Amino acid sequence: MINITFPDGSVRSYNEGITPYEIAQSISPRLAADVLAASVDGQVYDLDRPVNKDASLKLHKWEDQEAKQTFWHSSSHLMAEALQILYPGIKFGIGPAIETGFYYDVDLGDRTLVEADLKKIEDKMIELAREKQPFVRKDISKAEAMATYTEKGDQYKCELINDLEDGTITFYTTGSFTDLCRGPHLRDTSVIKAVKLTSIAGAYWRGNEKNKMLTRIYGVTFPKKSLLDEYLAMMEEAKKRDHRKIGKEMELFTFSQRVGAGLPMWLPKGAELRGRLEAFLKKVQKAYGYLPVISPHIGQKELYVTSGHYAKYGADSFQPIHTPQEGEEFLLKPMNCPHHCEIYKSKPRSYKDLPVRLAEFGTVYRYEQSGELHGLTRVRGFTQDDAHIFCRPDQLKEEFCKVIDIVLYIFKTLNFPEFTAQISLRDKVNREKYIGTDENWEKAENAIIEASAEKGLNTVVEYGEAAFYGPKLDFMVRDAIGRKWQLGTIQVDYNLPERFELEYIGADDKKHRPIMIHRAPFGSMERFVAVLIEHTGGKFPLWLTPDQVVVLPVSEKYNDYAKKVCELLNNYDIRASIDDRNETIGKKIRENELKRIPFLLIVGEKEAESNLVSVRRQGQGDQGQMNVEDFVALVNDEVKKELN
RNA sequence: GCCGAUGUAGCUCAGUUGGCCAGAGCAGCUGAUUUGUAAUCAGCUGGUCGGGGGUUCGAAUCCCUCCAUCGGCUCCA
Repeated sequence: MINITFPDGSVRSYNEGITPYEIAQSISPRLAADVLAASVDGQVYDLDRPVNKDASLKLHKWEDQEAKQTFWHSSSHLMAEALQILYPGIKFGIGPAIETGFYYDVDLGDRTLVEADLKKIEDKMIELAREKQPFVRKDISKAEAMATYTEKGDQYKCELINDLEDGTITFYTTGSFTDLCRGPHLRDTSVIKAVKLTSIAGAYWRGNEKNKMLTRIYGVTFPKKSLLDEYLAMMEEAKKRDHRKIGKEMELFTFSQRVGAGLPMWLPKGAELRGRLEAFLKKVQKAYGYLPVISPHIGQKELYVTSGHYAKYGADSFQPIHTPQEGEEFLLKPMNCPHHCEIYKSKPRSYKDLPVRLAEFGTVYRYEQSGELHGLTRVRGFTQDDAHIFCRPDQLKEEFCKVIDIVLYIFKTLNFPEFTAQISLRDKVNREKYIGTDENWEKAENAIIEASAEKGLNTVVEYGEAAFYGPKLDFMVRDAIGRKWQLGTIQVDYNLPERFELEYIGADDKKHRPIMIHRAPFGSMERFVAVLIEHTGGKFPLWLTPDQVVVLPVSEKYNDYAKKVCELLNNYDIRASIDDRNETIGKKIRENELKRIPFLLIVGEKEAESNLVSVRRQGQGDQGQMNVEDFVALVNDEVKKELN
């Protein structure tokens, strides 16, 4: 007998070799019907895989991420089986579950797959799922596994097997399809009730652009048709919040083919909004002792040779600008740090002067591959809310913590409750791509880890994600459809101070080297605004939104009064305009609601007579009448509360 | 850059297998209407069908090429 411990702490005894499914049945048939996977001592198991020793057990239903992952992984096998039937001779790469759904990378040989083919594959999957094919696990020797795929001529699987250790290899078979796979899987295919193949894309084998590009088919499946419908509806809703769409509707920014891809232009309303964000941050930074600087948009090539950026990125950047004068070469600045280093060097610095915090909204230009450009989130010209802090080693942690405070304050004020703090460290093995000494790297990495812990940040550590010159702490936020974007970033740098030979005179009257912190709480104005748009759906906080109030005269007879109200509001620095078009009040209300304007003031005979306005709040309907002064106070209070 | 898709008026979209002067709604303009909390009515203007090249008696429609956009991949100082 073995003892199985359940999540609530209770223990039951079973015969050795019992399966999680049988255990579920012993509890209730209903549970057995709903359960999709199980965790045995923390490891996710097939429901039919025997348990041979005392263990803790958690049964996973659809609600658990473990169940979804198992479900989607099994779905990718089901799709592979369908593909193998529809396209004989097809070769398989890898087919994992992803955050939402799954994909499979396949080599179709000379065939190409188009979106229209997806329906056919979906139908086949449903047909196969209904056959209730069991997923059968089998341990297999490395030699045998290799032989199987060599015979099939599947070089991708051979490559994968080559990297695996003998004795740990398993195959899973569903119907006519057998796959090299660690598992776990569903008991059988019958629970897969709804299938949607979402897209076809190219993907390099093993993620290396030198390798062959395989065809990746993305899909998602559900145990109920209604869940698929909900998912599709949710995706539709998310698309409505796309910042590219809202940015166009609200006239915040635009692109022009003639100007060039990835080069956004801020329209008046967008420029004003961005200006308010900048003013907001400038005020915060002033309180934290930052000093504003301004540097040019180009710099001599030599500047970037010194910084090391030229060696690292020169070939993949916008190429040097050549002047009529022989031999002069300038680069569009891809970052502000080298300029700021030179500003630091412009005079001798004492230990008493540190930390020096130089801040600039610096516009930089980076050559991004054309296929990578994406709205305002990935562009070729953008403005960083950049600053560089030069400090003594003993000040590093405190400075780092203060920067975290700024980032958290901004996120709080702008209502970004869901972000992840990611600590990006060096790759554990390939270290030749990083510049600087091991010792400095370790110091910097530890400083970040300690400061994050001290600030109580909930962090994830990613190896290999560090910049080439130093580790970083990034604040990641998701867009409307769940893609992750890096916004704020804080980076410790021991390297540039070395390269630029930055110094300060210490209390000991000797020269010392400062440490540099790069930081940008927004990341870039472009990306920040993009993500802000998607989070708010364009309904920005009142202090930030382009138009706060619109005055709607009921008919042209009241235009004069509306104008008076509007001017009064403008005098109080409230952004108000009039919609005095010759349209019905109903139409004007509808259109201004759709323009996401927070307050609509309706004025007609009643209001004009007694100096009142009828207030209508965006999305909340008529709020009744009040006098204009009270309305001003209402707006100002709300703005104050938002910025507290 | 790579794989796949898309590109018709300012915006959202129709345009059957190549064939009458390329259509609609919204926006814009003109006029009527003077409106009380999510769409008043009528008329008009507006398009080298992304650019270039080709096939054809004839191209928005077929082919080539370039550009841009979308979804991924790789990349992201």
